[in-house]
Amino acid sequence: MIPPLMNTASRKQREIAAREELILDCAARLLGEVGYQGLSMDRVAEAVEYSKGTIYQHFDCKEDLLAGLCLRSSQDLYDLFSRAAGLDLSPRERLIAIAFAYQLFIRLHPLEFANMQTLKSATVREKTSAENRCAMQTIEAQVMNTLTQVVRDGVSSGDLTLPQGLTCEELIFCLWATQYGAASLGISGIPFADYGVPSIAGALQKFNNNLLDGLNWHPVSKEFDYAATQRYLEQQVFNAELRMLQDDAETRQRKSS
Amino acid sequence: MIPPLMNTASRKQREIAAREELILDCAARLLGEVGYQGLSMDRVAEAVEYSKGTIYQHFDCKEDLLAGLCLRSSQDLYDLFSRAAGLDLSPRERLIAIAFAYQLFIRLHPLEFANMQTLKSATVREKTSAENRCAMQTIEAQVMNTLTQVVRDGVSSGDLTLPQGLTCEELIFCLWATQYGAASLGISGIPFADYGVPSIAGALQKFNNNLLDGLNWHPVSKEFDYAATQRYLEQQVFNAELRMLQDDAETRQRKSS
DNA sequence: TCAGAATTTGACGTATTGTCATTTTTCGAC
DNA sequence: GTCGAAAAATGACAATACGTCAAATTCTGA
Repeated sequence: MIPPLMNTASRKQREIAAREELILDCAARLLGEVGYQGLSMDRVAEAVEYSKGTIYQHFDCKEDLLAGLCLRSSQDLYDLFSRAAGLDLSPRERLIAIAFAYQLFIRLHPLEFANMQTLKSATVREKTSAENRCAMQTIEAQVMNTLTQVVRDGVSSGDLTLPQGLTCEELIFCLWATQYGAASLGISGIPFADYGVPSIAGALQKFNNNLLDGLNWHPVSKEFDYAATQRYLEQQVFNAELRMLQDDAETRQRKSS
Repeated sequence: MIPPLMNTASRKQREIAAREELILDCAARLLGEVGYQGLSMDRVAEAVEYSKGTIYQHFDCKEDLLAGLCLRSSQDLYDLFSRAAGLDLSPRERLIAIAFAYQLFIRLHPLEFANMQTLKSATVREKTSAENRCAMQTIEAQVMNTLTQVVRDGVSSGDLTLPQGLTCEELIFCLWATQYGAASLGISGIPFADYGVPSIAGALQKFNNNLLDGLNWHPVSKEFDYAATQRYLEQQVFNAELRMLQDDAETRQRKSS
């Protein structure tokens, strides 16, 4: 039998973990309701119905709490990436699936994405706990690894021959940068729709296809119907997420009317 | 003769404009010294040797002051872009020059770039004055226009045939996103050097070249020595800026030792 | 039931933003 | 040069938020 000491200890641990989740849940909800400026530790304490001191036992400072949110979001993102990378498709299709998952995540969790951006700024980052930073790095390494593997698969299957001098990692970095940059610019307030870019996701899709064709990553789009891949992703793989997106949009519309 | 009333009025205006510059200068310096967190309006007031109330006559709130900094940086960036776009080179070379200028700017003014990112977050942006927002939009439109024009030149000169469905604006947006995203990821603290990307600028150069070759933008790199273009940019066009960068690095090294 | 440990609490010290009544300076007319 | 009004500068003050810590409360094992 498990000794009673250990039993209570583990119960305590579970309670603490549960409350940490509760705090993060409330913080996430508040972030949506009152925005980044309006989010205060007092408000969080009130929302979770614990005192501020208790919150501070879980998180060293406000930045650390935000970093906790960021960490959870990153984990969610990684899970989406993993699903995309693990699909039974050609490497090039899987890369497209990952890009799709990324843009989907950003549309599903715009606040978290904005939060992640703020959190990554140097001044905030250096105030977060070493624990959080470490966990974050682990996820980042996993993401980088998952992404790079898809390109490696493309190379080893013979679908892709990397141009002289360009490594897998560099290619992935630049692809990542494109997706990330596009999303960042998308929420930056610059009215790109007025400047001839009606749909960022659409522009990215076309760009990616042309880029991969340009690298001669087989099957190239003349030989394969990548629009069908998009449909497959939308209607089968990420159908649930897209539905949530629609529901959210409807709820918001109903609220505002 | 100019009537005395107008004389004093314009002098006042000049004084006010000069002090606004002074405030921005001090704020920029403080931002470098004490960081974003440590920057307070009291400190700025102390640095410019005026009272806080006077600062608030120039800027509605702290965010507005930061937006002022952001605006100045954007103007500097636009000036660099204009220089690059106005060079007597082929369209493809000019595009490379612009990308070079962008990465150069970010290395020259990392704090301003980080600041610009923070400022673009929705919560901060909506607190800035309408005046600042409008000025910002003007610059953004100018940048977009300058960039798009280079692609249009490529098309009209026959060097580039856009693939079916992809517009100039969408292509520029994606290129911009790549540069912006790469810079953002670069300052995000993710140790890409450990993940096989030793030099972000280097990765971008190779990526851009391959991308433009893939789009069959003439002259393609087999027909033209783009490394020579890079050298030309480094040694002739942006030599002064690169020197400043080196000087900065030396100063920093001397400080820390 | 109880003593001691662990946990929770919220009032408090410090810092920061933004305001506004008061003081100081400037300006033009006489 | 002097005066009164207008413009500008000042800094004390209210409001708010972060993070701390001594006191209060709860829990635990005997």
